[in-house]
Amino acid sequence: MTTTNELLADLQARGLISQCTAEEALGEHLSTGTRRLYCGFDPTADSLHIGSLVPLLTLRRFQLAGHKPYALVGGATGLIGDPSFKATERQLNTKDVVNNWVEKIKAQVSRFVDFDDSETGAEVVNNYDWTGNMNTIDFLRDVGKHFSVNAMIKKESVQQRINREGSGISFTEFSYILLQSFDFAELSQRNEVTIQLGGSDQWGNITGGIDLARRMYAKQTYGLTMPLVTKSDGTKFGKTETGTIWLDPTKTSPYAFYQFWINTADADVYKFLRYFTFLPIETIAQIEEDDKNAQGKPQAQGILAREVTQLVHGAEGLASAQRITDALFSGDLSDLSQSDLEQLALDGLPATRVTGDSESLVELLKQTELAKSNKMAREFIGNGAVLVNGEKQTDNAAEVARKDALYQRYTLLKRGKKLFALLIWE
RNA sequence: GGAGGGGUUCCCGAGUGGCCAAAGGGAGCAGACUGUAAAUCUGCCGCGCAAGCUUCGAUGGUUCGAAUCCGUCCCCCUCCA
Repeated sequence: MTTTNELLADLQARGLISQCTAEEALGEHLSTGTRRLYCGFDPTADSLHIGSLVPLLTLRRFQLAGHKPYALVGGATGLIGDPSFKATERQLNTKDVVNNWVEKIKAQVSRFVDFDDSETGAEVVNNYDWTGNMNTIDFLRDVGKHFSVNAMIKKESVQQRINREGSGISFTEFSYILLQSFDFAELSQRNEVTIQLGGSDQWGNITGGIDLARRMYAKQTYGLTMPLVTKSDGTKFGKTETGTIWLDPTKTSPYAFYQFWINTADADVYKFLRYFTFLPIETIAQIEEDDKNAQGKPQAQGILAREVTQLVHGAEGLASAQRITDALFSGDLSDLSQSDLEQLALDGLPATRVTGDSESLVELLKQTELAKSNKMAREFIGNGAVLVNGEKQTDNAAEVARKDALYQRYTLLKRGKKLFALLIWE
């Protein structure tokens, strides 16, 4: 792929382009004016997770390059459910639930783009606004007529649902592409949006919209997809033992978020720097070069964690994540003041309240979910995997007492290399 | 509708009356090594301190004793029509 457009060239260098329509024409289009583009986010939970980070940041890249981003929150499409590459039909959520999620996701999305009054100021739109009250007959006549079921059935994104026995596809989900296509057509007509971004699984939905915009309104539009983020070891990106990494700080603390990035494999970290940070591509290449030449611990994970945590949780979130990380991984617990400890709990270190004067270590490991059964707890203790206030504890019958707590109030439990829990004596 | 093959612990996959809480592999977890890596080696890997208890699609039987045998039911796959 060759392009003279600077933005496209950068995206390409970062590996952020999976597919795109009429690349030369798109480059020309972007080089000759402030363009409007959109990317949709369906409310499938009360928060986005890091899977949405690539599109979100790409919107911002376009904005920084002088274009106007529209973040679309799928108040309507979220009620239907995108079947693209999904193995099974999803459970429908109630309108109340989805509405509630729409509001939360609107707020989240808003943090990634700037909303000034300039030409490139971002906007958030909700597709429920133009589809919610549309009547069925109009929809079928005006939109449906432009779609060929023969073509829809052939789409790779629904193939496994069409073919596979035991998991069909409902008419509802099958119709999803019409709604998303209609979004693009409407945005092209109402707001002069000309480009749609999405993950590579959205290609079918995006090209559907391009066709519809042309047929309904004779609008020329473009589409661009980003690759799905994959990891070198083949496991799914964005999940840990503890679960999904959310963008909402009350669901995944900035500390846990920061730790997620710190733990990125060497084999993935430079790619992730290109995907998830705004560091210039040359800077990233330099980091990689430096790491290669220096032996020992690479700097890339730290840079990645700082950059992304800053982007998602701001300076304060980053500071709290680093505060906990420093306290837990580098130093000596005696460096921690009482207010530091208090802060750790507020900052998102898993904390458990305990009453009484003492409790067995086995029981506490279970309560803090550091061990999932007594048996496991004993095994961890026996293996020397458990530290109480920094001291290795190998006695299965050990008790943890309030009087030994830091400041008579806090006990820090560590299991394995990187799992911690704070006990707060009440 | 007819013929056959299956459903085993997170996954794959052995096991066809007691030696089976169930081989082997993978995943996961812990220890050593290290960089809060990778690779490697070691250990753990249903619950219980233990006696023991609960697992092999569901259910009801046979038996001193079943994941293994029999009945019924549910689900999946292949071939034929």
